[in-house]
Amino acid sequence: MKLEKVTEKSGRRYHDACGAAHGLDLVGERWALLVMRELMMGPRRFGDLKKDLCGVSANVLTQRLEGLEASGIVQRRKLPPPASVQVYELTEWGYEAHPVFAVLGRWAARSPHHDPTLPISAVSTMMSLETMMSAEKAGNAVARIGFVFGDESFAAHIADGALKARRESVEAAAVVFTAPPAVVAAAVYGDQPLSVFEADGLLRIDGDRRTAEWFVDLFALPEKAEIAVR
Amino acid sequence: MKLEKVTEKSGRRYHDACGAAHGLDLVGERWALLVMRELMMGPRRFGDLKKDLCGVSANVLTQRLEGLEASGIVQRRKLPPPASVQVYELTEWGYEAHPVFAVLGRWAARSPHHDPTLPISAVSTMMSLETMMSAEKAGNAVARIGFVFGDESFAAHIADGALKARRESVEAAAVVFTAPPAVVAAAVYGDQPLSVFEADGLLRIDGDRRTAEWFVDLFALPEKAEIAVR
DNA sequence: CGGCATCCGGGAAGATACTG
DNA sequence: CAGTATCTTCCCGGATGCCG
Repeated sequence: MKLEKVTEKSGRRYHDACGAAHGLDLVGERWALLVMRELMMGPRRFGDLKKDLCGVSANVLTQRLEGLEASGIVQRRKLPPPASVQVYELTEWGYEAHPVFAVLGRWAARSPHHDPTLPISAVSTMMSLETMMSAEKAGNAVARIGFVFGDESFAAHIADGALKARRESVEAAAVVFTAPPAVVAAAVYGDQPLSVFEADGLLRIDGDRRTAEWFVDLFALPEKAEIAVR
Repeated sequence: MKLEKVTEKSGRRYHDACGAAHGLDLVGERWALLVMRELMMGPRRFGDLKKDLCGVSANVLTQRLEGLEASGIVQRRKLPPPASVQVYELTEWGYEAHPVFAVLGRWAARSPHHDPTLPISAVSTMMSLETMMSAEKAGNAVARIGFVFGDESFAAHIADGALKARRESVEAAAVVFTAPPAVVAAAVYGDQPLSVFEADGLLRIDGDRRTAEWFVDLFALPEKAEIAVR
């Protein structure tokens, strides 16, 4: 009496051959893209996703993970003992959605209503660095920058005018930023000097300070779109 | 008692500084992106949008246009007399969302569940040509191809390995395809020769036939993503 | 007819409590 | 920790009707 609609995929679809419309059929439901975003830096557990996606309820998260799995975007995996925990991760094709976040994020950053002071997850922060770094300013520099957000760490690899972020140890990084994600975002996109954040005890910098100063200058938020006046 | 929420933008937002999340706040509601898609080739009237967006209801279309206008993505314009009709068009920033469709569409076209035989609008067809043309095959060719879909016509300009489509007259085109959008899509992405569609009376080709044959060979659908087997 | 408001039914999203 | 069950709220879709 309770599982009468197991077979039908979902009633509410666009019947449209357009690729973008099909994309919306796949990931257009609420929270779906943000779930994928949190998986873009590697596998995560249910509880991690629920914690990082501020505001999602458990039942909706369950539904989205089921839907994304049915679409071939997400797969469930059981880590081998002794961990033996279940994790969710993107399929190879799921990872290929990476440019969607870059393009959508870059466009939306020009919105007059975008508020960069809202909370931001660790993965979002790293992805925004990938998206917003100025290739021009980076030139042909090669560098590895580390980030410690509480108990998880990331590294940003700069090479060929591009930044690639990974969830990995900060060893071998020229400089390491230890701070909440929002502080890293503020340091990178704001115009206050790093010393302000350090003085407030929000940020710690280990390693080469010159590299740190150079790094944060690689980023700037785009100009806001003009508001149409009529 | 009935207009208590005029001021508040919308209750259901992600409170997230991530650019992609804000993008979803802007255009994540149902039909919003597809409305933008239909506007990407220039201004359109309410009725045109309703007709091209198969399945949208008038009240939802009204809501989306209002929301997109409030966000600075769409603007309303009154054509000068004697036309004196109201049209909706994208703002400059709205047009900048074009890459979102390209990236999302290209990704979704690899979906195992994508069905190219569904109905497709004229604008979608032209945008898919922009998205899917092989720059490699096009080389440094320069060409102008015309399309007539009922009472509206488009031209595809090929240059520098890119295709740009516009709503314009088919004059000065080397070859003109006259057919429903779905037939153009089938001719371009399918593997049947053009003569099959002509024999069925679905397609008419005017102008240089060699160019027509060359043109349809510039396109191919991407390989489907592998379905994870467990 | 084009544009928009209103009413209603179904279903998706959100919040909370509960279970193994 | 990883979900499930339940209840409420509200969005979406369809129909109808008003008005210029």
